[in-house]
Amino acid sequence: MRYDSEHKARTRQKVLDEAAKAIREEGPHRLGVAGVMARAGLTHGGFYAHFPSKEAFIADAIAHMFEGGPTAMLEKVKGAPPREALTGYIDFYLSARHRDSRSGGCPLPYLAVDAPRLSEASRERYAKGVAHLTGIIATHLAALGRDHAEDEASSALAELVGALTLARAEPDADRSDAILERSRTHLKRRLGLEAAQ
Amino acid sequence: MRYDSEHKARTRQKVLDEAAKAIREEGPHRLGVAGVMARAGLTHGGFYAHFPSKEAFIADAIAHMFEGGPTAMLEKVKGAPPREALTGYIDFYLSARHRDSRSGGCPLPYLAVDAPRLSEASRERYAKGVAHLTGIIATHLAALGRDHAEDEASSALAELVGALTLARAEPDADRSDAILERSRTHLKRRLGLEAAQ
DNA sequence: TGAAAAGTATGATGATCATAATATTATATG
DNA sequence: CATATAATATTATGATCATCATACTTTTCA
Repeated sequence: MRYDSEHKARTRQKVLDEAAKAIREEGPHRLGVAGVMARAGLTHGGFYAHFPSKEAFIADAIAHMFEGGPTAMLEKVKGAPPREALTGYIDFYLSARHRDSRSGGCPLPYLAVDAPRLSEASRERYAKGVAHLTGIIATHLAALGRDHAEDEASSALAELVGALTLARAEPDADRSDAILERSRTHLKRRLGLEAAQ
Repeated sequence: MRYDSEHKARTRQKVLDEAAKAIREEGPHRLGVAGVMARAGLTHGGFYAHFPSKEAFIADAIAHMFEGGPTAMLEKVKGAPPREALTGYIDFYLSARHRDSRSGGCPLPYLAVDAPRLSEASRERYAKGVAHLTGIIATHLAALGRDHAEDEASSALAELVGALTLARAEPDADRSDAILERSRTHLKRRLGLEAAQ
């Protein structure tokens, strides 16, 4: 081999990193091959040496978005006291920082609306992400002794995704903060994470 | 005037109707001028006699999406018993029918993720739609004697939008149904619309 | 009935984009 | 140091799209 043997693999990772960011910023369809390659410091010519088609590329980039990210963060504290783990996760998920980090953060809200229009592989990857996160939340809820932990986790995830998405859509900063704050409060209350009001 | 005086206005409405449907199906950016005109039974040539630019057109089409729709439905029953009105609304919003009607239904979930990338006018229209729907839900909750009705309404809307969006993203029909069912149950319970389990 | 004007269609232009063929650069090995 | 070759760049092609100029229809009124 010329170049060192990992050169191409590293380039591929860099391209996928940039694609993941670009998808968060522009959505999976507005993404252009040349644009992503330029962001990775390359020209568009070499693209097809890495990916067979744009569609396959988008599927790879979406899979890439699910590696790492906030779900991993919640998973890491699997052994921690469930009340603290869940409270911390809700506070992070519905924070101004998460809302404003338009190039990082949980992939679920970014891809939610476009998911039905993605390739089969990407839809499956998305569904797996939903199921995985629901399961982790349910595990923590069950550890807290909640009944119907799986049901409650599904409902809670819906509110997390919905509130973050609505907060991102709201142009007025105060009202956007209010959307986050209200769901933070209500989620913690209804999951029994803090004393009732 | 040649043609009758409402001819152009009717054509405009028809084009906007089709655009609203197309936005629900394809998203506000994948929409093509020629495609929408063809759906309305026209060719692309006359487009600029109706709209100054594609961007202005999209803003008009989005405003059009907010006229009528499920919010109007909830508004209509403003005088009805609040428990029945809210229960009916939740059951409709999180129904398989609403999930599957990819060319009708509440505009909030369709536009949610793209909202930050829309024109200022469209973002404002979107925010107005969120505030309006939150207000109506809050009014019903207040009529039920709930404290913090506005906060609770915001939290509930987040779950409505999130659950519908996640249900649409889920390729497996059973799991999609489950997402809807779980949020229907939990929403009604936490809003005090039915006896606790 | 005929001409003027409103509404719509045809066709053109330039931009952007995915894809692909070919050329060039960089570097590990002999 | 020379060369083979992996990795990337240049350039080309055809498709799609927004925009616009111009031509054609349709309908109302003189």
